[in-house]
Amino acid sequence: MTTEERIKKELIQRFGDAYKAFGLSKLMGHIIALLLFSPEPLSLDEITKQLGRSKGPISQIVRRLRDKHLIRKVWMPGNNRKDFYEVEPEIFEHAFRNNLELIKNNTRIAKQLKEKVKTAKKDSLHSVDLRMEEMEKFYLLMEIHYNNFLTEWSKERKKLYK
Amino acid sequence: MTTEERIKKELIQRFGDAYKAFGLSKLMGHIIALLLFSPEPLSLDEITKQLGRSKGPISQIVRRLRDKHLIRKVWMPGNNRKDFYEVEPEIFEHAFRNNLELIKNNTRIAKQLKEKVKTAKKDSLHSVDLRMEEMEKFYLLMEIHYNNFLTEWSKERKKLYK
DNA sequence: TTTAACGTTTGAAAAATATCAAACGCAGGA
DNA sequence: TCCTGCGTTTGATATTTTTCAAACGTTAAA
Repeated sequence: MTTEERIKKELIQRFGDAYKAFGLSKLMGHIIALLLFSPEPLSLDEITKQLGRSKGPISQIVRRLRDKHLIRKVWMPGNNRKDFYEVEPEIFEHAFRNNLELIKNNTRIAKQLKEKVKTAKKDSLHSVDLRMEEMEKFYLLMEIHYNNFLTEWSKERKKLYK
Repeated sequence: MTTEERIKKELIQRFGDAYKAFGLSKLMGHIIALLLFSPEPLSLDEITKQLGRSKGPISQIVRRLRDKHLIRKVWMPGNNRKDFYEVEPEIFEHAFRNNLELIKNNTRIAKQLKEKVKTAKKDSLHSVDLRMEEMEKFYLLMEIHYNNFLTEWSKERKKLYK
């Protein structure tokens, strides 16, 4: 096996595990890794071939990756039949934003439950009230820092690519 | 159904979904929600009863929650047979730290793959080299902001509870 | 010391998820 | 226009994960 192949294999393996650890499909990680590795966009059946899977799941996962803005379709001259894909230039930022949505949902849960608890005005709900209060503050502060990170990263990235 | 019961039910439901969205077991979210709701620590079979599950999975998930430092065992006077559990006082922070570990793993992947790519010294690996470079910078900066958040939160929390 | 209640472990069953092969519809090229 | 190759959809199959019930070991109470 060549050095390139070993590196590609390890990238695929580790992205698969990482995606799974984040609660996403392992195959998602494999496709992302493959596209990160490849200097050129890949067609769907190139992906199926390299990952040794059948077309069905690849087609479905590719759609989901596109919905998440992690990859995008590329028009390739001289090939109007096949779809080619590459990773989004800002793939890491988009992945992060997907995660931010989960955080915002946590804030929402705390906020809504807190309201319901306050409306109920029951002593027995006092402890859960305090906890929802803390939870809301926690995730609101987290959102602020997540946004700090995003603005700083966009500065950093501009420096990198010019 | 009383107001308390409705709120408890909704909390359980929404924590279940949230935990699943983060790639964790739904049952984990249910147990956390139940303990967040309850003003008093709960015994294992109180949990099994309230969630309508059998002892096996509850026992296993409770262990995993303890490993993750999200809940802890409480000694209850007058009851030396049963184990009682409550949420960790800093449960949200601990949950966040668990997530931080995943982020650190991403940094590690980028760093290690970058090294291997550099050692190989192949032109064909140039594009993946750039991408691993960017990935590493991205997650390193993220770690910094995550830590900023943690220090700010600990200040904020002190203000809250004194 | 014996008993009974508790938490854990385990093997089987059920449910959920991932995967495949084949059928299908659509559009580009003949 | 008619093929042919492509991506998608679909129903069946395989794999993984979750759940349960029962057996087990341990320990507090009698």
